[in-house]
Amino acid sequence: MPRNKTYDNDLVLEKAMNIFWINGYEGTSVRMLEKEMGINQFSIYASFKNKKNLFINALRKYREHVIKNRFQPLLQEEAGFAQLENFLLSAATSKNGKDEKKGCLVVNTAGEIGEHDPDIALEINQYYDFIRSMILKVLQNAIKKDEIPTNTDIEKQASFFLGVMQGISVASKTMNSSQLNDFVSIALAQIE
Amino acid sequence: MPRNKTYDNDLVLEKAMNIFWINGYEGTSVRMLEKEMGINQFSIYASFKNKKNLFINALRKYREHVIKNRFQPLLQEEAGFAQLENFLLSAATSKNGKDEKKGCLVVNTAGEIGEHDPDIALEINQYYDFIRSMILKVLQNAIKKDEIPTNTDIEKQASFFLGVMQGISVASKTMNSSQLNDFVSIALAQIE
DNA sequence: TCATATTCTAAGCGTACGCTTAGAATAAAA
DNA sequence: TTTTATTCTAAGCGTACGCTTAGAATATGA
Repeated sequence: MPRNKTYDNDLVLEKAMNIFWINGYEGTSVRMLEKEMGINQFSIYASFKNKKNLFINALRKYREHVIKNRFQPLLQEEAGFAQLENFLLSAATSKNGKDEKKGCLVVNTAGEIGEHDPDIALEINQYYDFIRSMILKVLQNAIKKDEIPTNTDIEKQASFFLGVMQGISVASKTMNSSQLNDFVSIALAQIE
Repeated sequence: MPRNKTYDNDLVLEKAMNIFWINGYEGTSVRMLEKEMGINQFSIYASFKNKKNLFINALRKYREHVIKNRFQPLLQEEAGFAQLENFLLSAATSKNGKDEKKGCLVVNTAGEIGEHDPDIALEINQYYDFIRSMILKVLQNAIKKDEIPTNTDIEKQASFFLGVMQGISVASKTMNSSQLNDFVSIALAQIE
């Protein structure tokens, strides 16, 4: 009986993610969203309830995005220190790429909204739980592969590398490529 | 001839800084500002021109604030690695203190506004230029004091520790004290 | 004491915000 | 073909935004 939508939910969500990424939550108006998503306000509210819920969905979409475009090699079953090294170094040098100038959507959101909204704070925490467990797995593999010492405290190292990644997200806005590279190189060298 | 102000510019600016620190730029309305600063909108605009200019002044006030409350030991003429160590470790453990839950105003601003406003972006860059030169001086002293190897590349190390500090500012919102401590401990251990 | 430059109060300007709604359009089921 | 559930368009709701202004209040210099 029903009439069909003329747009794809997942596709317009990705557009929403991008404009939130560029402008932040408060900095993105519903008028900007309807222009960027290519649908009008009625459809936005019909499909995503309200602006905040759309933003939370955009945060989840962002996780899919970075998994696909950044973390994939690190999520391979046998990913080890070589993959971590490659990931960090390329994150540092690709700062001139289109993605990195915007920083990280999650870090930006943590800065802008932080703990003020519990639903969004939860989303942020879940994101970092995911990253942390990804790093842990990689470090476990690295020990198996003899890339790092057997007695490495991988829990502590996971905190360290997570902190470094968060640092990169800020530094990508304030440092040049060579400084970023120095930062990452030293972070990587400490473990060997 | 003129009538005098009933408030102190510097004092109300500090109040403004605090509410911007808590709520961010967009998240702080002029109505909130007049309530917190204890003066009405006319006085705000008379003394600070407009909201953005007030915010820029608040950013500068923030620098004074952290110099006084955080960086002072690091700015002593003979400050070395011991001071850096102490600073980072206390930044990691005092996360339950009143200041650290809010993160760093400059990092929050970089996330929220970033490069969108050139005037604010300039202020952010000047802040980090200042921090970087402070770290550089400390590392120079550390070599003199034989706290770190003579052949240490202090420029690279400055980028590293600046990155770590930016990481802490984000991590202070997403990690617990023990994880933060692990992060900082490893960052410090790499240089020795 | 009085004139004057400045500050204060409080009201309100125009605009943009997030969100809703009435009614026309449309695609599937009967 | 008709019915019906849903989507679409476009207009506009109430509210909060950043900012301004007219006029009363007030502290100084003459």
